[in-house]
Amino acid sequence: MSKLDNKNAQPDSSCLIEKLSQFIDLSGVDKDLLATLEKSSQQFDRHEQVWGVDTQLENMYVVKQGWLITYTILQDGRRQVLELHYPGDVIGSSDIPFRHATSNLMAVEPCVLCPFPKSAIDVIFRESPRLTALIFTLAMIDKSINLDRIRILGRMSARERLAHILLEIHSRLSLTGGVSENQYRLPLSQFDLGDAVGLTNVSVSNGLTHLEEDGLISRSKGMVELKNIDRLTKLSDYINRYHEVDISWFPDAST
Amino acid sequence: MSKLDNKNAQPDSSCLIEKLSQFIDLSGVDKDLLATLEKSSQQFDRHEQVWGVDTQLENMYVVKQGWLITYTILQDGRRQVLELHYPGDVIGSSDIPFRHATSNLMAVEPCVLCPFPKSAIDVIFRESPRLTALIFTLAMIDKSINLDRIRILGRMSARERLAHILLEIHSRLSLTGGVSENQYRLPLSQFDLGDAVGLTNVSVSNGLTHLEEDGLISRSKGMVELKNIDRLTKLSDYINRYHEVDISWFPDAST
DNA sequence: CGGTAAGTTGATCGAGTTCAAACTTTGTGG
DNA sequence: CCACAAAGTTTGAACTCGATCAACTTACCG
Repeated sequence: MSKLDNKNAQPDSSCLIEKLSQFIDLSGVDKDLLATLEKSSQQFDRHEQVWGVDTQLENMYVVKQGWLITYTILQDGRRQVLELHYPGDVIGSSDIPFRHATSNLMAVEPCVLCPFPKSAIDVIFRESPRLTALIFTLAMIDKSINLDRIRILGRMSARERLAHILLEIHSRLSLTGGVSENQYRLPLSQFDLGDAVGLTNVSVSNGLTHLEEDGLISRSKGMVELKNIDRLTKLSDYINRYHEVDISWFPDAST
Repeated sequence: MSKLDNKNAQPDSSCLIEKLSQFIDLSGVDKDLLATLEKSSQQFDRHEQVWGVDTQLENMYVVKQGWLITYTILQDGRRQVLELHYPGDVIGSSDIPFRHATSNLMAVEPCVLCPFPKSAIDVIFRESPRLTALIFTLAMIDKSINLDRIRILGRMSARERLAHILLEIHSRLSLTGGVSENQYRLPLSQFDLGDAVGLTNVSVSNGLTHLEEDGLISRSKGMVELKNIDRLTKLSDYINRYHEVDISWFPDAST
């Protein structure tokens, strides 16, 4: 699908190791295992598709740089954005059980991704219980965010949905240092944002303006600042899933 | 939370083994492993809560009998149903990474559940790559259904949502023999159904009546019949995720 | 500087909600 | 086995939030 194999870069000191080490200590064995799995990184242009529905997936990706979205298109051409992906994410584990991709993956800005073969998951399951637990946990955190999305789509007003997704992005970016002073760069258009929370771009514009007038947020030059996290949190009934993660049960590192 | 420990039943020939064997061949070792994990079954009354948000989860459950739902309540008391659970389901894997449950689990009719300790997952990860792959796959299938739900909530009309969820239930029940002649028992009220697809009970009533008038479904005595699956599928752009599952990559059974 | 993509603002419209009442089904105890 | 209560479903009328359509403004990039 992607014709960018020529854009390969340096055989960089494993993306996967770097990212997964953020969460747990990796043993030498685990690091060696990961190192053998990773290919060299690839670049993708803004709006370039990484894979599409019905692509036979060969690779999963670690995001080294840039934001991406997974989305689906309805018969009438309307779009629903399903998930947002940020630097540090592992993309593709939810499609592992399926013959084909279940959604489209697109870069919303220039990105650098580190591919590793889908078949790696089998190796990890066999060789490292600890990495298995980590991969599983990351997938389940994503799943809990999916469920939160269902909750806001099913029952919340436009303003509440917007407040919620701004907080969700804030929480995720905080993990990898993408936030300072409650301010972060938001490379999504209002179309993107609307497609993520089931609104039109017009409602997004109105809603954000409204939130800004109420002093809950402020915007300038592609940056967003959450000026009153407490009120935003109450307004949208937001829960930071990352704060509740428990990895104490992980199998010990195999030295 | 549940005070039903007195309702324990026979130390039945493992629920877990029975259910997981539906999907793959289990080795003797794997069966022994599962057998040690399982506790005796428990009964739950209609509308009884199995766990609530902020319950410290000790157990996961295999559903032996009856339907359940996971749901959340908003500040204003409105409810969003997140997932439906049927006989044969494994419930609770998505809450493994969290200190507390992320949603409420309730029986919509009298149920029989087979609990096994949450800590079992750690044992499985360490002892059996093949069972690990299975648990992971089941969770990812659920996740893909979550994403489909996001898609219909974000962008679809009332009729389309109803058609979609009726097909989703049909697909799932077909796996475990709950469907004959495209007809199945639907123990959910119109409130439940509405809370699952982001509609009021009134819209559900109108929508179902409309689908029936158009000859797409028919209803009687708690049963639903899908009279025209092709048109329902086209109407709601439905994809049967179970048909796309690929388990060829699973690690070999450890004999 | 000109052209295109993105964001804002206002007017109108409609699908689904809300509220309310009637009707049907189910289950239970006399 | 019937009577009655409780739960669930249907139907109608009025309303509302966000969609749609369209004009306009701003930002960005070659």
